Amino acid sequence: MKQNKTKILSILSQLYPNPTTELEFETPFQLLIATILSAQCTDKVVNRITSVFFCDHPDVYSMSSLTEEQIAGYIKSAGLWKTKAKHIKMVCEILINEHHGLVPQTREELENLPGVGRKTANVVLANAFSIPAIAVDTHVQRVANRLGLAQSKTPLRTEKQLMELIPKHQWSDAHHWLILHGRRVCRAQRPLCDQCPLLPYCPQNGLKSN
DNA sequence: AACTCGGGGCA
DNA sequence: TGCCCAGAGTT
Repeated sequence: MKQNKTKILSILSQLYPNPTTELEFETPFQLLIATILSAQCTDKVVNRITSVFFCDHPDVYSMSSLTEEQIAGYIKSAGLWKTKAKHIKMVCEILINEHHGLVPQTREELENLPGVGRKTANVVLANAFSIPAIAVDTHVQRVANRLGLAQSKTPLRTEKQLMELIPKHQWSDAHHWLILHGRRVCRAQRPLCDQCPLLPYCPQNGLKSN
């Protein structure tokens, strides 16, 4: 069992040797805003929005000069834009008033920002500040459970099980492995099992022993 | 734990 | 058209 999981992680690390998300930005602030925008929304849409939004308003002080309606104008092609515009406006004000215009570097402070939950906080910690964290989104949740790396219905428990299984220095990488594999192969619908290098080790495919 | 928010992408 | 999507907040 344990052997199997180790083998799966080893193969994943070879499949995705230099894992990066498509959401990479110049500053922690831009990453934070982009990640807030990405909730229930594809990265294509987020990238299209931020390429214009961040060009006009690259930092927290510039963005905080906008009204909620002006922010909404930039992000209207994202779902949930009304709520997100409100959250982004509030986040800018909180960062300036309570964090000297900087993005905080603790999970507690990040999760206190409106629109920032466990997943977004972990993304920022890992990708902006190189603080080890495993952000569990729907891809990670699905793939980790299919592969038997976790047995959990809730993201938080999945995160804890993965942290227990995986060495800390690989946490951020593992997050990317599972996301990339979830998008390219282990898709939600009609997964490409016949193309999956993990097939021999996947509990879903009836491997009984080893 | 279940429900709501929401427009875009894709078959 | 219909179905799903790199979640968070509220009840």
